[in-house]
Formats: sequence, structure tokens, C-alpha cells
Amino acid sequence: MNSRNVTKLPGIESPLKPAVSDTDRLVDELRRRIVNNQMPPGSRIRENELAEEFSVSRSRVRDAFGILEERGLIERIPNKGAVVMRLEADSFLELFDVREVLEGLMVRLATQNAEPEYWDGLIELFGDDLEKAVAENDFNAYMAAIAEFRQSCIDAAGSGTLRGLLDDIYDRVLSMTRRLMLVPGRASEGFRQHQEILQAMRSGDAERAEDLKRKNIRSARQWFLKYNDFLL
Amino acid sequence: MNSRNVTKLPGIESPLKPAVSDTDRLVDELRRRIVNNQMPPGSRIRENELAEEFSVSRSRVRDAFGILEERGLIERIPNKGAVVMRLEADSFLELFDVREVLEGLMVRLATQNAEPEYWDGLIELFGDDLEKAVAENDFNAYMAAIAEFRQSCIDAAGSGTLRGLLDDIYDRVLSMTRRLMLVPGRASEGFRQHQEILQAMRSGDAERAEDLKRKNIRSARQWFLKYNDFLL
DNA sequence: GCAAAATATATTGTTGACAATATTATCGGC
DNA sequence: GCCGATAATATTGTCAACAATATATTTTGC
Repeated sequence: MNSRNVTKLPGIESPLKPAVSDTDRLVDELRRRIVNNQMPPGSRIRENELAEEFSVSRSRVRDAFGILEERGLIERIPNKGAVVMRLEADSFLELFDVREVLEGLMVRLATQNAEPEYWDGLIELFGDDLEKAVAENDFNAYMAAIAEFRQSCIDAAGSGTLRGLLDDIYDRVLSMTRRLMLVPGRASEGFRQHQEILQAMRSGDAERAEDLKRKNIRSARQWFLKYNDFLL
Repeated sequence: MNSRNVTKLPGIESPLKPAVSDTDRLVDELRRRIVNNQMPPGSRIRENELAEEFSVSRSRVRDAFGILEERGLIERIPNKGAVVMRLEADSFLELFDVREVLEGLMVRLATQNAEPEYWDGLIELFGDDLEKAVAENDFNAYMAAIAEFRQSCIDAAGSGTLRGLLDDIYDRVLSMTRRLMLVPGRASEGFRQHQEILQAMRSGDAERAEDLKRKNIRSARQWFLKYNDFLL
């Protein structure tokens, strides 16, 4: 798969990407800013500003915008400019739907492809310490654990096609995931669900793991629906 | 088929944007040629040739290439050029996997959202006449029916996000779908499966429809696996 | 003073020229 | 004739100037 779809997890540097063009660097940095809410939805982005800031020609910025647009991270209005994509509640619900089936597929394939011991590290990670951290509202620790779970699953699933789709979706929903974590009770529920999923994966029950993962996303969807007035 | 913003906001295909740019026209035409095998996988595509043929500047061709690359239809090797993406057996299997869950989601949502009578037209289409046509190897009629089934489902599902994903995948697998139809027995099996799915949808059983659709793709995957020496 | 027209500024869209790189053709040496 | 080096050609990559469009400001008429 093309190099552009490689998504860097926050904080993790991907070492296997030597040949990065100016455009790629721009895409990466802009993506980072968008998913970190440094450029909140609706922000206007001017080609000249970025070209100057990164000391590249405006053409490169333009190319980067094209890619970001195709990924659904920004919106370009002809002759007016580019703004960070603003998601409505409807779009989030749609994204939950596709996440449900795609992440379900992810854990199913991962379970089928990996040896049971592959999951021991994650099972330990999702242990008592993290449970305590979640109870004490240490969201950074939980987010990091979730990210590692996700990455391990994608790696084990071994499908570049799936990885590309999930990475795209991840970028679009990351900020919402973080906000959803603040809803009282959601984090601890999500934690327990991940424990269950990991048990199913460890025991090699791919069908059950898929089903549990789907339930996991569905419940997240429920929480979102209930609190979307506060979340959006 | 408004090409560019496939994964954009859900809802109305903006009728107020007939503003098709040169780039959009190029993307559409190249997409057409690729999925119709007029430009078979591996074909080299030169920027200058296309620029001249369509009487546009090379920059537009370049922009179009960027979009096609992001959609996985072409591959660009730096300083070497662009070639129509060549899919290996592995990639096809990966695509079957994601099709399984995404098309399953498609029929589930469609069943939930549409009135039962919505499917009467399709049920009639998948009737005795088409069965006879399939038996007599009239693949054009069958392909057209499949396309209509697909389009009706996507419309009923009403998810712009899902539509975007499915459209991308469709482009990548269309030529394979056509070839798979030639395998003796596959077309008639697919026909029966679609009849079953439609029955489930008509009766409002979304879960069953989803399950049947997933089985449908899985069986297509089996046929592909068995005959991939002839198909690739 | 206000509204509409006219002007000025800022921003995006497009192009052709030029640079960098890869591919092909040519040429000598053996 | 074959092989490697070198020149010629073709193709892609980059840029900066210019055009088109939208936005902000000023002017004008009443």
C-alpha cells in the first residue's frame, strides 16, 4: 500500500519511512494538528501561511490539501479555501456503524492469525494497574493502552487494505474518542469490554472476539447518542 | 457519480454543485477506463499524453493522479511514473474480507431504513426471466441486475460514509467480479443468494439479511480461491 | 448617515518554463 | 558481436509568475 496511508500513532515514530517528500511531511504534520485539535473543525487554512511556515512552495501545500480532502479531514470550497472538516452528529453515527463492522473484522482476523501467547502482553497491560488508573481518571494511560491494543490488532490482522481503512477512520474520530472518555462511566465500561475481548482472543475464539468488539463499538455509540449534546 | 467527495457529509448529493472541474472530469474518465480494463493493470500512464488528449495542462493530470492514487486505482513511483494498480491474490482476499463486513452492514442498514415494499421492484427483477438469462449465460443482464441491487441498497442505507467506502472498493474489484462470473456455477449461485437476501430484506429481517450477504461474499471468496490461477 | 457601486486587497486556481531523474541510444574497446 | 561507459532523449518533479475569484475598503449619490 502506498506510503501515505501509513498512520503514525501519537508519540510513536515509524522508523521504516526513509523517503518522505515535502508533501508527505506536510500531510503528516497537518494530520497531526487536526486530530489533536490544534486546528479545530471549521478552522480556515490558508495555503500561503503554510507554504511560508514550512518553507515549501504553495504547490506542495496544494498537493497535501488534495490528499487531506480525499481522506475526509478537510473540506475545500472552490475559490474560497480549505477548512478543517466539521462533523455532524449524523456523520459520527455513520462512522460508528462502519467502525463496528471493520473493527469487528480486525479482531477476528487478528485472532485467527496470531498465536494465543501474542496477546499475553496486552492482557497484562489491561490488568489491575490500568484498571486503577482508569478508576482514577488517568485518561492518558487508558488512551495509550487503547492505541496499543488497536495497533497490535491491526498488525496481527495483517491486512493492508483494512489497515488503510481503519487509519482513515481513526483520524476522523480521534478527538471524539477522547471526549467520549470524559463521560462518567464510559471509560471503565470500555476497559472491561477490552478485557473480555482480549480473553476471547487469547482463547482463540475469533467469532466471539468479533462479536464482543462489535458490541463494544455499539455501546460507545449508545453513549455518544445519549450525550451528544455535550460532546459535539 | 460525483466522484471526488465520496466520503463527504452524508445526505443530499449536492445538486447545486454541477461545477465539475477539469480535474474531476479527468478522474472520472480515467476511473472509467481503468475499471473497464481499457487500461489494464500494469499499464503505464504518461502525464503528457493525457494532458494532450484532454487539452488540459499537465498540472490537472497530476492532480487527478493524486486522487486516483489515494483511491488505490493507480500506483505512482517517484520519478518513474504512474501505472494502473496491479492486484495480487492477497489483496483480493483482503478486499473480500472488507466487502464481507461492509456489504453486510449495507444490507442491514438498508433493511432497517426502507419500507418492505421498497424491495418489490428488485424482487421482480430477480425473478424467472433473470434466472433464465443467467442459465443462458447472459452475463450483461446479470451484471446490470447486481448493479441495481447494489445501488438500491446503498441508497436505502443512507450512509454517505459507507457509500464512499463501497464505491472505492467497487472500483477496485469490478473487473474481477466480471471474471468471476465466468466460472461455471458461480453466477447461478450468486443469483440464488441474492434472491434469499431480498426475501430477508422484504420481510424486514435485517440480521438475517446481513448474515446472508456476508455468506454471499464468503462464497464468492471461496470460488476465487479455487480458481484464482485462471482468474488472475 | 446609509446603501449601493466602485475600487483595492487578499486568496485561490492555472499555467508554462525549468530542474531533476530515469530511460534509451550511441559509441569505442576488446 | 558483446559489454560498459557516455551522451541524447523522454518523463516526472518543482517553482514562481500570472489569472480568476472572493473579500474588504472606499467612494459616491441621495
